[in-house]
Amino acid sequence: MTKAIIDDVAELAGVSIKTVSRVVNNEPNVRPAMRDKVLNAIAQLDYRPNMSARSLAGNRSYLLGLLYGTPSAHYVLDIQEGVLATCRPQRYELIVHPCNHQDANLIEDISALVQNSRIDGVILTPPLSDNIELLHALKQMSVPFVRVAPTLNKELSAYVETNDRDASYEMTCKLIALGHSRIGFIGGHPDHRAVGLRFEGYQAAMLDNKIRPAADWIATGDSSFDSGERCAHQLLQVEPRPTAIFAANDEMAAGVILAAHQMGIDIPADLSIAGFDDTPVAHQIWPALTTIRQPIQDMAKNATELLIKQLKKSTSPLSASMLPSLIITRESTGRAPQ
Amino acid sequence: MTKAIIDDVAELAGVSIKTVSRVVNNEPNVRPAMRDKVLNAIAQLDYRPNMSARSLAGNRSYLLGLLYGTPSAHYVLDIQEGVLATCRPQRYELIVHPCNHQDANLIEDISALVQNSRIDGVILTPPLSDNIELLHALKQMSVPFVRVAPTLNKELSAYVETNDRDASYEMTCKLIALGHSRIGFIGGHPDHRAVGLRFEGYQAAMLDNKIRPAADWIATGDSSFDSGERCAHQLLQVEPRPTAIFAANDEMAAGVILAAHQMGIDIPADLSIAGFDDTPVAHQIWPALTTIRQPIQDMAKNATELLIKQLKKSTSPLSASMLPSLIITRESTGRAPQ
DNA sequence: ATGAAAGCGCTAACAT
DNA sequence: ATGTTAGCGCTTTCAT
Repeated sequence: MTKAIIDDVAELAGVSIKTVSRVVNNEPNVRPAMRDKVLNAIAQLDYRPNMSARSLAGNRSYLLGLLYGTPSAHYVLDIQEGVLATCRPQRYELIVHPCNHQDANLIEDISALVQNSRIDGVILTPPLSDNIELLHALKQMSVPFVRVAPTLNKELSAYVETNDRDASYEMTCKLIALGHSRIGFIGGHPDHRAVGLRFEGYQAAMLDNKIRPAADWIATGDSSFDSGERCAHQLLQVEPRPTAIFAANDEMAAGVILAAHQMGIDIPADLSIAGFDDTPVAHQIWPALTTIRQPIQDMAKNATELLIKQLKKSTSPLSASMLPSLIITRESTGRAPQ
Repeated sequence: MTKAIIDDVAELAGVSIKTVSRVVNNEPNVRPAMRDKVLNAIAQLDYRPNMSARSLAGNRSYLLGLLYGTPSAHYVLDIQEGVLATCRPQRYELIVHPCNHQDANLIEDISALVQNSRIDGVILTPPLSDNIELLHALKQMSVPFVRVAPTLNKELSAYVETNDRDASYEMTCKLIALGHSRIGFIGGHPDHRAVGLRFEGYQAAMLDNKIRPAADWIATGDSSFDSGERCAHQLLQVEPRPTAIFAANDEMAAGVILAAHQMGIDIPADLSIAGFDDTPVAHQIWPALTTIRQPIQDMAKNATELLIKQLKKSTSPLSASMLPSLIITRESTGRAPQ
C-alpha cells in the first residue's frame, strides 16, 4: 500500500481536494456531513499531509527554530524541554541550532538557516536575546521571533523574562539578615546580560543595608564550574575573608563548594554559599545549595506560546510576560560566624 | 528586493535552471566556465534554494531526526552536540524529538513525525535503540536509521557502540585489586539494556575473582540521582557493610556520595565509590568521582556519519563501530579499610 | 458551501 | 555538456 495523498482522500470521500484541505486545516465553511465523510476517508487511508508540499504551497513550514548560545548545559536542556512542551500539542516540530555568539559568521549562519528551511519562527535564548545585530537581521528577513530573558530593546519583540534583579536583591538581604556583611559575589559571563542584573541586585541590597562591597569581594567568572572554583580561591584568600559568597549561577556555586572543601573551610559554619538557577546540581552536591529557582522551562513554554500566537495572527501586539524566581533555602547557608 | 529563486539565477547567468540545479547540487557535467557564471549569479543575488521545494521535488528533506527517550540530561545533550557536529558541515538540520519510551503511542507518534516531515534519516539513542517494535516500524516506512549503543538485533541497522561490559569488568577488577571484596552494585533502568551490560561486567569480574556477590549487594535504580541515594541507603545498612559501591552511572554515584555524607561515612577511607559516564557532575562533586569515560559525543558523531553515508548511497552495507570507554581515576576510590 | 485551476520552486527524466 | 518538460502534493485564488 503506497502512501495516500490528498487526491486519494478526495476520491474516497467523493469531494474535491479543496474540501479535504479545508477539513485538514480546520477552515470554516464545511458542512458537518462533509467533514465527517472526509475525516472517515482520512482515517481509512491513514492520510498524512506532506509537510514539504504544504510548506511550499502555503509558505509555512510548521518548523520552529531554537537558537542557543551555549550557556550551561542544563539551561539549554530546560529551555528545549519547555519549548517542545508547547510545540508538540500544536504540531510544530523543532529545529535546534546552537551557535557561537561571538562567531563573526553568526548572522550569516542564522540567515541561511532561516531562509533555507523556511522556519516559521525563532526562539532566542541568552546571550543571543541581546544580540542587537541579530535582532535586526531577523526583523529584516521578517521572521517572527520571541526572546527569553532579554534586557535590551525590549520593544523589538515579544519576550518572557524573570525578575533576576529582585531575586538577587532578596537573596543578598537574606544573607545580610543572617548576620553576614562581608559577602562576596561571583558574576557570570559578561555577555549574558540577564546575569548582569543579578550583580545589580546584589549591589543594591548591599548599599541599601549600608554595606560598601569592597572591590576584592567581587569576581567575574564565565558561568562555568571551573571559573567558580577559580574565583572562589581568589575571594577566599582576601583578608578578612568573606563569610558568604553569592554566585550568579549554580555551576559556579558548585565550584565554590569544591574550593571550600579543598581549603578545609566548613560550609555553612565558616562560609555560606548561595547560587542561582536551581539546576539539578544544586541538590546533588553536599551540602545542598541555597539558590534561586528560575522558571526556565516555564519561560520557554510561555515564550513559545507567544511565538505561535504571533504566527497565527500577525496583527496581535507583541506581548511580554514575567515569571517570578523563587528563593530555595537549603544547607549551604547559615548564620555568619562570630 | 524580493527573494531570488532559481529562475532568477538562471536568467542572470544566462543558463537554464537545470544547470543552476546542477551547480547547486554539485552534480557532474558542468564546464568550469559555466559553473563560475552560475556561482557568480548566486552570490550576486544571495540565492538560497528553497528547502521545501527541494524536498517536495527531490523527495529529500536534509532533515535528520534525533529520537531520545530521556535517560539523563547530560547524556541527551552530549548526544545532541555530537549529532549536530556532524550535521552542520554536511548542511543537515536536526529535528529533536523526545519520546516517552513506554508510551503506547510511541510508534504512532514517531510514524507521524517521520511521514509528515519527510525526515531523511533517524538517530536512535538508548533505550529506543533496543525497541524492536520501533525498529520494525522504521524499516517498514523505509526510513534509514542508525542506533547508538544497541544490544539487540544488531544486524537490523548501522550502529555505534562502546565496550560497556569490558569497561565495567575492568573497573570492578580495579576495585578488587584495591583490596575490596564486598562490592555493591547499583544498576540502572532495566529498559536501558546497554546499562545492563555494566552489571554483567561487574558480575563476571567478581566471579572470575572468586567472589560471590551476595544478593543484598545488588540494587536497581532508574539512573536518577534520587534512586542512587535511595539504593545507597539500602546497601549501606547491610551487615557487614560493603566497602565499595559501583553505580551504573554518575548521577546515581553522586547520590551514593550524598548518602555517605549524610551517614557520616568517609570517602574513600570507609567507602570507595565508582560511577560510569564521566558526566560533568563527576568532577563537580566532592570527592571527585572515579568513573568511566564514555565517548558519548564521539559515538553520536560517528553514528550520524554512518547515517549520512547511508543516505548518500543506499547500497552501502550497514557498518558498525566501537569506541572504547576509559577508566578515569579520581578521589572517590581508595584502598579497602582493614 | 464547494470546486477548478493555477501555481509554489525545485528535481528527474528525457531530450538535444 | 546543457536544456526542456513534467510533475512533487499541497494552498490560493477565483468561480460557482
